Amino acid sequence: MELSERKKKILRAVIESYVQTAEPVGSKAVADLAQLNVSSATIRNDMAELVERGYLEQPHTSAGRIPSPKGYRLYVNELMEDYKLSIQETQRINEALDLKMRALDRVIDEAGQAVARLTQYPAFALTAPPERVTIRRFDLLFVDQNSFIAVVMTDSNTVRNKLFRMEGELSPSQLQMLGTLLNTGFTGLTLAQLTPELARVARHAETGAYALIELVVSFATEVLEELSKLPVHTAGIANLLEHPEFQSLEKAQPLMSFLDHADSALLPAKVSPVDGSNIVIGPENVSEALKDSGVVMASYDLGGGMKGLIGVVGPTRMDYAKISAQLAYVAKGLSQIIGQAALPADDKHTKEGTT
Amino acid sequence: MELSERKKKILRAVIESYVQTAEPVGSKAVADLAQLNVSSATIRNDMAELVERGYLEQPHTSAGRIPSPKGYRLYVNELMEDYKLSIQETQRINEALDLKMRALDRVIDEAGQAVARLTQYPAFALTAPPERVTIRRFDLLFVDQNSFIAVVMTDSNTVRNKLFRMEGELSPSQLQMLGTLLNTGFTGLTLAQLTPELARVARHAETGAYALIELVVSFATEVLEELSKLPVHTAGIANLLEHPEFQSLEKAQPLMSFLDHADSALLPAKVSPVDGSNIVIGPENVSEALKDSGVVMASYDLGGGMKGLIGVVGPTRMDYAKISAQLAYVAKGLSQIIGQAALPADDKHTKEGTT
DNA sequence: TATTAGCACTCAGGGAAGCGGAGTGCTAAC
DNA sequence: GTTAGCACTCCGCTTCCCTGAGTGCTAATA
Repeated sequence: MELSERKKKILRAVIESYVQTAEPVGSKAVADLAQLNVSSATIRNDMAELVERGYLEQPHTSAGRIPSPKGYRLYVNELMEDYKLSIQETQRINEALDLKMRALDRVIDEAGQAVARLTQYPAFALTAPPERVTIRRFDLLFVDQNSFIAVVMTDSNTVRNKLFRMEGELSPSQLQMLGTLLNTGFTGLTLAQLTPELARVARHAETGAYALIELVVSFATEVLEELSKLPVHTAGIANLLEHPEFQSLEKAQPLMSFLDHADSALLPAKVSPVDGSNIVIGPENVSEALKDSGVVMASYDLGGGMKGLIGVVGPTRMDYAKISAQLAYVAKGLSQIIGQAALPADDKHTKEGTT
Repeated sequence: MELSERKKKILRAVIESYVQTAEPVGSKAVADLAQLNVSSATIRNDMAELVERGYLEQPHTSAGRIPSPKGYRLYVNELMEDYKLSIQETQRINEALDLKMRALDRVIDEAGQAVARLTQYPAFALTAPPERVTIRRFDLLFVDQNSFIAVVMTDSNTVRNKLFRMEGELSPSQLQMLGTLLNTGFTGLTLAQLTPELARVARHAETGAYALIELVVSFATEVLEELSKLPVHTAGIANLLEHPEFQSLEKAQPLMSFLDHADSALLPAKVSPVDGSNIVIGPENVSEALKDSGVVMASYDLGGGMKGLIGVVGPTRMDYAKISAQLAYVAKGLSQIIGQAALPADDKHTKEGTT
């Protein structure tokens, strides 16, 4: 059965007050807030029913009510009004996102930091796992007889390079040959295919060249491995301590450790990266450490159909409306920054270069 | 006046007990521990003098004594015995350091994480600020008519690349010309010189080429900026909460925030990166947030005469002997990993490539 | 002079008790 | 269906007391 309009208003008032104050909300307070023109007694009756149906909870007899995860869920799905970002907020976000066009890792890292500052919650950011990335091409740059740089480009447009130093000598023309070999033999292969192919080639190639091929292909393997590992950037972990629910160490500690080690890909595996802003409340989280937390995420575009995820973690008591709005805005900005190629003769970039 | 032998033994006993237990140490306990064959009353007298001379402190009348920063300093300088790493410890470190030859950033990041796990304290790691790095060379790789990759190599052997997409078209030969222009005009310049040079060139070059030059030089600027910014990697911040002195939130919070924002180069500017293992105790720290903390650091070799720093932060009560030993070992390992070039036909690397 | 034993004193920390207040549930009236 | 009134509950805070570890001091001893 649907909740009556009044009960919804009460639920909403409870949630919005609780989100602000972190204190259980009493019937009197709701009466004042919700503008319902009914007495606190009436509201008491309704609140009793909301408890019964699982939308609210009482920490103990005769404290006020606090929202249950189910209550938050209803609020998020139906009751919450879209939060309108203030001009200051959009400005602050824009400033924070006015990142130089750095390596992708850096951009994402800084975006996470910006979000942490903005929301006062710990933030995480990650790039989606590109399962089937392949090497698109190799470039070998001659440095001197004893060293060269290998540049590897994947079909997800990631470019990585590495300086190799050797004991033997190598001429530019030899290097060029090597490049041709690599580009004909080892492009278009996924991580899983790369090593077998290397073994296959080992049988035909001459020993000297093979050692070099192996070096560069190993590097390519590392690049693909790195991409499939999707490091989770976290920022602002200490922000957790600002919030009253984490005043008690026992509550804060597990979550902080969890965030500290979030690299282990736990986070992304468990939350479903659905398009747009995305809210996971308390027990909806699969990960044990997040059972009492809320997670708000937004996905952004990495180009080539790939998605990244940026979000914050906090207590279930969060201003979901505001945070989703902020995240959505950041994600949009990120998509643009990443998608936007460096255009020549673009004034903005000219300026950026000199800062 | 020098401390008597017995007083030193007492000081040492107090420190080593306090480091273990985090509880003030009483005269009786010292009598048991320090094997001095004198009664607790004698020790009480000596301890009273140690307090008077600033080596010990009393939290209040009639609690035991705890070491003061001055006491720790004496301990670190004279009393502490070299900690011998156990075989397990060296093994664990070796495993943790058995990093693939990744980008430098990654290596350092992972080393920091390893140290955090190992010591149970938050760790930081950074590369020393290379003040006078210049661009050594540019390479431009043709991708297609609308995009190319710029590879920039600095004289500190850092190599960075970036993919540029443009709206106008560009032929390989044009790209080659552009590369020559860049290599003749913009190599050997420091960050400070790069922008003026760009302005100078602007007057002579034709507009079309200039836009491209500017793009790539801006990128080079960013690379040098990035290098001069020396990001501080932190890991294991939540480890702080494991230690009793940070059970009270008020103590933990400022330090955690400090570590969270350590990127701001605060840490490295304030602590003097002297060679070898390095201990800074409590008020010796210049940064306010570290006034009650101990910092243990070790520097490692980045090659080319440059140094990096890796260390941990904790309460003043730390097992300095053990931690310096661990850090020194890690730093040594790091130097080797970084210094060691990828040698062809080296069995070890062959194996690594296939894992 | 250095060391020891003995003893009164101090103080942090923890538990018990008491209280005030916010908020409830229930009943009876509207 | 709504409201007013009232007794009741229970958390959180403060206060008080007690205990025990460890001290400082004094007087005796080597």
